[in-house]
Amino acid sequence: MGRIPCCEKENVKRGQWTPEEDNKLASYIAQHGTRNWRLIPKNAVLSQLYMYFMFPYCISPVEAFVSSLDGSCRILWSRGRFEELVCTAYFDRRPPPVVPRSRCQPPPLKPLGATFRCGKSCRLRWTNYLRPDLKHGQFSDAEEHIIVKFHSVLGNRWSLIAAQLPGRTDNDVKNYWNTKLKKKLSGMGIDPVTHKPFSHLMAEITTTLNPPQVSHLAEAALGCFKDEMLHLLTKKRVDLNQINFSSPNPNHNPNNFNQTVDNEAGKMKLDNGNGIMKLWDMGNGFSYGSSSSSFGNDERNEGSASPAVAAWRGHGGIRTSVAETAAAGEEERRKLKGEVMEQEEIGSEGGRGDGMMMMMRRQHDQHQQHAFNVDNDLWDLQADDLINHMV
DNA sequence: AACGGGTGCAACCGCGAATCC
DNA sequence: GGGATTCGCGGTTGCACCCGT
Repeated sequence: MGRIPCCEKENVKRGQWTPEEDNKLASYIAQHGTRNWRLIPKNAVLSQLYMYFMFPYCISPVEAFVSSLDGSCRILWSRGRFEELVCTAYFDRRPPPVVPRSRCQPPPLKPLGATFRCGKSCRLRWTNYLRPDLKHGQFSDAEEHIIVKFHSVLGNRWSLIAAQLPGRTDNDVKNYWNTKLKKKLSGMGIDPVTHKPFSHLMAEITTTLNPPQVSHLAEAALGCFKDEMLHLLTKKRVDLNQINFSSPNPNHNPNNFNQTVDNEAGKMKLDNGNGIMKLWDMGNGFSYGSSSSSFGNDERNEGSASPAVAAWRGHGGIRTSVAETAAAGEEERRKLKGEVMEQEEIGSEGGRGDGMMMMMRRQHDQHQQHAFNVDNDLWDLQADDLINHMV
């Protein structure tokens, strides 16, 4: 049995939200909180049907407006036509009793089709746009780096990543990743899926497979990045062969490499309370360093923007096929998930309760509690009732 | 000026998990 | 306990805007 929709499809208003709708939704939530999204569109008076309920004798919105001598109504005009009558007089109390159908006049204007926003739409609008604690505008470099770092560990778990960025929503992060960061990494020669350099993957593939197999593997492992892979395979094969594998540059030893990265100017450091996570070159794009942090180990972070480093590591013995790499990544994520859960269980008892995840989660919970503590007295009008006694 | 392709972002959809009754 | 309902998440779509031709 399929799940019933949250609202009737044909009566739901879609598309861009108007400033007026935003105002109504925001003011309603400020007053009543977000306890029940399904009730919000009705109670936020997002439908002109309420006019017929509150002013059943009026045959036009203008008449209803005139009748509301207390100023409880106002009429909204848009593009020269009546859009909606907003009534506020009965907002916080029960509506007036329903008058007998025989005494009601038919509506003077045809309803403008869909007039309700569905509760889900309200929730999305609120969480992704209207929430007062949201940060709008460009992502900073620091935010960008956090996204990349956490994506390398968490994958497409946008809500978890967004939790590291106060004021950003999962939708923001997802959009930013899909439109900017993915291309940026790809342009830098880094596979956005595995967070490894294409050159590294190329080295693995060329070492382990015959040429006829390369195309298939690239397609399976890299999906839309197949073209880039094939491009690299044809362009870089000679370069790889020219590398002197027998005496790798000491600076490219994984440990030395970390040291080098760490000492360079302009590097960003993040302290997660469990050691330093040193990451990206602020000036020339990303570089990846291995780390002893809870989110990093040598396997995951062995990627480097330098083909030489990748090739040298490849020479040390290709331990992983692409499939194994993916499996390792999944294992990594499982470990991290377990770690996060562990931190949550530790709670206030100490341990690593100062982790970023922990703090963010706690703040989130506090916010939620506050939002749901508002004492509401909602009146839930049924649209069907309104229509029935009107027609 | 008109057109078309690319881009960015808001909004929607469908599913699974959580909660309610 | 189980069905009904709500919520949250990730993937996808639609559309406005920009820019080059």
